[in-house]
Amino acid sequence: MRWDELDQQPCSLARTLSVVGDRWTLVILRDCFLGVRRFDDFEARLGITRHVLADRLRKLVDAGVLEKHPYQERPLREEYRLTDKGLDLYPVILSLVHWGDRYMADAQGPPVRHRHRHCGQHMRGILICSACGEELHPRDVAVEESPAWAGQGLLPARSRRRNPS
Amino acid sequence: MRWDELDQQPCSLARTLSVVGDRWTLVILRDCFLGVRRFDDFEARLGITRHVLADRLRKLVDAGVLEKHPYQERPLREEYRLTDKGLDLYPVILSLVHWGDRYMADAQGPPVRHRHRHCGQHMRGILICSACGEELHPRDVAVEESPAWAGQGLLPARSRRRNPS
DNA sequence: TTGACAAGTTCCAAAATAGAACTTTACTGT
DNA sequence: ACAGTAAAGTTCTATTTTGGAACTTGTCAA
Repeated sequence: MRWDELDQQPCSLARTLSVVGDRWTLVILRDCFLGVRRFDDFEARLGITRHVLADRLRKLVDAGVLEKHPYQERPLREEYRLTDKGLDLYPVILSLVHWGDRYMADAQGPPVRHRHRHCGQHMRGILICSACGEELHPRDVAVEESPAWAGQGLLPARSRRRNPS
Repeated sequence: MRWDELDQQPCSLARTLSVVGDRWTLVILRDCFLGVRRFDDFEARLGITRHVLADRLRKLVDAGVLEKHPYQERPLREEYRLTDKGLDLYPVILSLVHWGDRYMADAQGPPVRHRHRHCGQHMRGILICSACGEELHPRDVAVEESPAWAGQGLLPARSRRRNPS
C-alpha cells in the first residue's frame, strides 16, 4: 500500500496520520503551538528544506489544520495560524512531548516545562476516562468494532493461528 | 537538516518523533496495542512492504519500544511485544485516534469504540492537568525554558520582528 | 540603483519506498 | 525421497521523496 492511500482505511489513527503522520508535520505543528506563524521563521527554526516546508504547509491548509491569514498587502504576505481543528491536536503534541521528557531527555533534563495558567503549577498531561475520570492504562481499555463496521475484520483475531500459546 | 539528526535537538517532541515520527511506525504501534505480534500479521494487516516493516521493527527494538520474544525454536521464531516504554505511548495513540474519530470519520462514523473495563462505559480520553485536574486547553498552558537550558533561544520571540501587529 | 525582505519555485543528486522475487530452516503429507 | 507449506526475513530494481542550493517575484528603503 502506498502511503497516500492510508486515509481510505477504516481506522481513525491511520486517517489522522494521513494528515499529520509525515516526518516533519508534527514538528511544524509544535512550532505553531509555540506561536510561530511565518514561512521564514519555520525554516530558520526547523532546518527544513523550503521545498518540503511549502509542501507541508499547503497540505495542512488543505486539511483545515492551518489557515492562511494575510498580515500585509503589497506585496501580499500571509501567515499560518492554527484553526480549531488544529488546536484540537494539542493532546497529541503534549503526549509526544511528555513521552520524550520521560524517555529521551539527556543529563540536563527536559528542555522546557509546562505551567498551567489556571493553577499556576508546573504539570504534565494525564489521560483520563471521560466516563469515570480514572487514569487510563492500555490494558484497561477494550476495543470494539462499531455496529456500522461490524464483521469486517478490523480487529485481529487474538488467537494465534497455528501456535496458540 | 536531515531527518536522522532530529534527535539531537533539545526538544522532547523532536526526540520522540525521531523514534515514532516515521510514516509507518505509529500504524505498526497501533497494531501492537491491538495484540498483533508477528511479522506476517503486521504485513497482512498493514499492507506495508516487508522491507520497510523489517526496518521499522528493528528500529523500534533498538529504541526499546518493542522487544523480541521467542515463541518457538527450530526454527527460531520471535514475536514483537511492547515494553513498558512502548506501553507508555498509549496516550499518543489514543489522542490520535480520538482526533480522527472527530475529524476524519465518514458517514458510517468511527470504526471502533473504546470501553473502559473499570467503569464499563464507552469513553474517550481526556487530557487533564496533573496538578489541578482541570481539562487542558492549549491557551492555558505556558511553556518555559528549564533552568538548565535557559537562554538558548529554544522558544521563539513572540514579538514579530518587523511587523508587530 | 542597489540591496533587503518574504514567500515561495526550480533544479539536480542522494536517499527512501513499493513491489515482487528469493532465501533459510524446519515441519507435513504422499 | 519429494513437494508443499510456513515464518521471518533479504535482495533487486524502478519510482518517489528528500536535501541543498540557487533563482523568482513584488515592494520598499537608502
